Amino acid sequence: MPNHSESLDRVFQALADGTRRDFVARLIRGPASVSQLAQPLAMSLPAVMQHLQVLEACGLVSSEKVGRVRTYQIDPQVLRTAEEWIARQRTSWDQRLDRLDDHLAEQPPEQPSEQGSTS
Amino acid sequence: MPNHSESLDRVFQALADGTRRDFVARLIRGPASVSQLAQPLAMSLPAVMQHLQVLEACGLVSSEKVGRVRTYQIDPQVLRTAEEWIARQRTSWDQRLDRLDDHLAEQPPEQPSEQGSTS
DNA sequence: CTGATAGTCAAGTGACTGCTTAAGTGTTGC
DNA sequence: GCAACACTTAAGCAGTCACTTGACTATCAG
Repeated sequence: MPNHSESLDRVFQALADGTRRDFVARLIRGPASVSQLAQPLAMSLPAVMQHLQVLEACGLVSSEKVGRVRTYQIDPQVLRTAEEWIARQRTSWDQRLDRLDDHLAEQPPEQPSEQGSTS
Repeated sequence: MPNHSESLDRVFQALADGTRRDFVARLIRGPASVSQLAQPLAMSLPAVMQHLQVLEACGLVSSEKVGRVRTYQIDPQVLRTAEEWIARQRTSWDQRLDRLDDHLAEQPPEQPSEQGSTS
């Protein structure tokens, strides 16, 4: 029922940014520190941190600080939640197409209704 | 290849709103007019239109105007694009886990870490 | 034509984003 | 201790977002 999920809001919002998607793609290959993630980017460190905080806030990644180094890693569960929402829509779509097929198979072929004017 | 895709930006951004996800879920079941989509919502008509424009701008839906009624319908292609991005990440994740398993199977059990002394 | 219906355009507003710079805080190496 | 390092906090700023109200344009029904 709750399509209006704040959690989904946050995940999709987090994924709606190329930099953050790059972080996800990078962290999928393995954990990395803040500065490792920042290194290839032409962006200030605070900016990087803010992106990482967005990713952590929605549960896409988690982090742990050891000494002065904070290491981030992926948490694929939330990613699956997002994927499942989309998959569910796609499934409904396919089912609807099937029903339409059935319907057309047992109905005589019919014009979609021409309303009103022949002008 | 291009993770930094503006198109993905727009799709995830579009899905990052519960109202718009509701529209997608509604339109998956079949086409609907602007006012049909607006009817259950406590929101002004212009607000609804703006949401629909976001959905149309990223290709998630298309619309056609007949007489004074504009009818929206889903276009599932872009939805699949978003799903595939996530699926690709999940696949990489699974592959990485497999590699880790293999590695552990042929290595003696060993503490991780202790990297980085050689730079 | 007249009025109701269905949608649209425009402008404004308050909140939120994505970034910046500047000035911290805690760790580690010597 | 002291400096370099890795990160953190705070403030500020331009741009975008999700709405609103009010006025406007087409249809369509009678």
